[in-house]
Amino acid sequence: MTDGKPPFERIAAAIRRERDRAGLSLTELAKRSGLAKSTLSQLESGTGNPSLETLWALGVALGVPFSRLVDPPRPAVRLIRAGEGPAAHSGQASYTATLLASSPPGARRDLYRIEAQPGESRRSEPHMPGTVEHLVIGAGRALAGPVDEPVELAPGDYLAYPGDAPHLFTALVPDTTGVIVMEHV
Amino acid sequence: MTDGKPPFERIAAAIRRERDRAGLSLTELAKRSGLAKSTLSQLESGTGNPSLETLWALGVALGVPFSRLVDPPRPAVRLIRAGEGPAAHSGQASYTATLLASSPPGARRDLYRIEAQPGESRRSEPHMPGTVEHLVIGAGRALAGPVDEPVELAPGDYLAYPGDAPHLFTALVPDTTGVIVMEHV
DNA sequence: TTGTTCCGTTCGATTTGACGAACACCCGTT
DNA sequence: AACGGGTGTTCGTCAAATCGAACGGAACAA
Repeated sequence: MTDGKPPFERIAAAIRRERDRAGLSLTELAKRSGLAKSTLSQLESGTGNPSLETLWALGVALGVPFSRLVDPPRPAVRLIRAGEGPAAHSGQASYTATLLASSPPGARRDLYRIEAQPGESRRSEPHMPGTVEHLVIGAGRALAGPVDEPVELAPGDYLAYPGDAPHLFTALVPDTTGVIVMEHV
Repeated sequence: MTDGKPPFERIAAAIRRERDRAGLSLTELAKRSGLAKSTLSQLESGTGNPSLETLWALGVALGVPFSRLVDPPRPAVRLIRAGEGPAAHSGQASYTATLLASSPPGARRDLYRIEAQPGESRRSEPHMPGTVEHLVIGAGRALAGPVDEPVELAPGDYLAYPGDAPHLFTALVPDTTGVIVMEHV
């Protein structure tokens, strides 16, 4: 949905980048991967529509997790001070979620900072199927997790639960904070 | 390196899973994706070596980020109390990193809880290329980031920086805690 | 110079993935 | 029963991805 058409150019660039990062020549990479030099040459020139088998062999030969060949490049250093950043105050309760990081194109994992006060609990309806949330409590105490199986958490506690099922977050003491990693996978 | 040979079976399963998650028939998916029914049938039966173009078209038609088709399945609810879990005490300084979550096979994003005391700083040599670390301070104060561009952080602060370049973490006050998301991408 | 050995590219032959029609099957209706 | 509409499968054809060899160029030694 966020995708247009196959990222041939990006893959081409990625292959070349990874190849000379590993200090390999076309000939050598061809030998290691079991592919033909010509195939690699064409791929690096953006001409070609590699098969899964070909791409996988490349990933193995280059020692990269494969998605590295198709996914977009990386960011740099970014700092968000406490209180800054896009804060999403929940309509319910005293609950603030600040979006710290999101994977831009296909959105794969978002990072939130949570600040909540005791009171009514925040219930979240299911997100994208396959979503998993990871929660780490920084301060205070909270009751969180799936609505039918919530867990009381203290500072330092870690809880992972499906994000594609109803779940809640309730602060039990004032100024309860935490970090949520939401992976849309 | 963590890879063996192309995950045809996994992709086959993923396609079928995503397809009836979306409530689509083979015929309908064929229409939307612009692919032939026969092609899809063969892919779902594990017979086939799809081209990048084909895989991409599938990802678009199914509305999934593409890596979802090649990557492994999902976990459930998991709880790690403070103090539990596989703790990796750093040889240097008073620094404890507890691994909370890791994506098993292709490893893509790891979640750590950090506990550190003031003293010598912990320097990390570069990890896998393309790695990015996200750091959120829970309590205390710390100096962290790339060695040539460290930042002083207070509770609630968030910092992202390349993990494939030398970086450090120094607690400035006792019992400094934080959460690190390490994405190997 | 000549010979050697790499590099990456180009080209023809062959393998093979994608297509589309025909197929067998199941189900609800007439 | 026979139908029409839906499912997913199988098979022959064609375009294209992969291969392997030959190519031109650069670097270096004898």
